[in-house]
Order: sequence, then structure tokens, then C-alpha cells
Amino acid sequence: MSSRSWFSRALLPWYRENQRPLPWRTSPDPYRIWLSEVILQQTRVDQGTAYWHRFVERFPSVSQLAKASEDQVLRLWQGLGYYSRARNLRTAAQQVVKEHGGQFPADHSTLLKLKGVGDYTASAIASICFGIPEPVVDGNVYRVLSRAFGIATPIDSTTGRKEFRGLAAELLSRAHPGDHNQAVMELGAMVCTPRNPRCDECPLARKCIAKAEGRIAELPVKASKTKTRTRHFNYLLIGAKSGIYLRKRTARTFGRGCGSCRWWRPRRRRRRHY
DNA sequence: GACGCGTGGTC
DNA sequence: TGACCAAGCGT
Repeated sequence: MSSRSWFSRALLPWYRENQRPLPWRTSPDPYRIWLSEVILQQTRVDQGTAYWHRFVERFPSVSQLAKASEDQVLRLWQGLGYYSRARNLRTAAQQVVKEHGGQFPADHSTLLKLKGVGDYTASAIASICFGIPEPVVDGNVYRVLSRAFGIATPIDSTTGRKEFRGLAAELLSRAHPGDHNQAVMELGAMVCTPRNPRCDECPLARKCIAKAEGRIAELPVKASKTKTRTRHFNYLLIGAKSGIYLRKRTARTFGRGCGSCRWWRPRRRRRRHY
């Protein structure tokens, strides 16, 4: 048994000393944590924080969010991107009210059933709010672990995802899973950054394989190609002295899957990048 | 398992 | 200066 407690032993004190004072860290309220996790999916803290404030102010509880109209939620979400998150947010709030009496479920598998809650978000809520030892594996975790342990398995492969989740579970502090999970992500966001990591500030530096072997820039490894698509759009511009004509597209005029989009010619090319 | 989804930052 | 990335998820 290779004791890997050194990881958490080094990380937790660093986190307690260096964590940012983010507003959702003031209480373990599942509603507020869930809100922050959904907002932060593929979104930077700097961009999402103002939206988090808007939502907790306008909808202080999950039941109030559940009562909101879709338009209301989308208006509050405007500018954040990935708008299906906003629709799923409202749906999940309704699920919590109708299926759980307004209380968030406290286990990973039940959390997973909420719309817009995947493995990452379920683990984050379970560990942060309920102290359940579920490891989170996000982009930060892939980067920190691949470098610290010198793992070159592609993070976007099935075996890679399994390997990193297994390692994250092995490393996870059973006593403080929420802080541990947040600590790894905080390190990835503030110190072990994609480029120009601040290794001199890293509590794991002395044990970091990538640092010792000069492989920091190579890790983590991604296998998938990034594809660039060139699309050609044709626009019909209607000018009128009386102004601009706009109307809301509804399901009748805009199916999810635009059957009448035959006026553009897609062209695609693929490139490998290393 | 691959793909689409949005905006903003970084080099 | 286009490519890559950011606390992923649903289909």
C-alpha cells in the first residue's frame, strides 16, 4: 500500500491559507453550492460570480427558482452562454421541489438524476455540502494530477477518465472531501495553470513528477483532434425607414433542428495539434 | 463516443 | 492571432 496521504496533507493547509474568499464558500447550503457549480461549468469564476449574486438575490431559495418562468431565468442568465444550463437549472429546481420536498438529495446517485447535474456536479455537491467522499474530476484535476504524477494517459479517453477518477478517489481526504476537492481545483486555477504555472508557489512542487522531469508543458495529454469548421451563411437584410423588424421565434417558427437550413454550405477540415 | 453548446481570457 | 482553454452536460 503506497500511502498517498502526502497529497492531501500538503494540499489542505495550502488551501486553508490561500483560497479565494468566494461568496458561495461562506455556507454549505446545497442550493447555493449547486447554483455556483452549474454557473461555473466551463465558465471562469471572474465571469460567473456576478451572475451567482443575481440569482441568489432574485431567487433566494430553490422553491422560488422553481416557480420562475423560463423567460425569467433566461433573462437573468443572459450573457453567460450555454443557455441549456439555464433551462436545466429551472427544471432541476422543480425536481427538487416536487420529488424531494424542496431539500436537495444528499447522495451522489440521486443528485445525478437532476437535470444538468452530471458526475462532476453531483460529486461537488455531495462532498462540499454533505461531506461524502466523492472525488471531483474537472479540467483542473486532470491537469494537477497528470503533472504531479507524470501521467500521460489522454484525459479525453475512456481509460484516461477512469484512471484519473480512480487516482482522485485514492487521494481524496476522507475527513475533508469537500475542502480537498476544492483545494485541487483551486490549485489548478491559481497555481498549476495550463501555461506558465507558478511552481515556486506550489505545495506539491517537491513531489511533482512533471516538474522533476521537465514535462510540465506536455501535460495533460489530449488525444482528440480539434476541428475547425468553416461555415458560410447567407443573410437576408431587410431595411426599412420605419425601423428594424424583430419577432420572437417560437417552436412553430424554429424547431430544435432547423429543417429549412439549406442555405449554407458547410466545409470542414481537421487538424491534429500537439 | 463524438458532438454541440457561448462567452471571454490568454499567449 | 488563431488556437486553446475555462469548477461539464445532454444527446
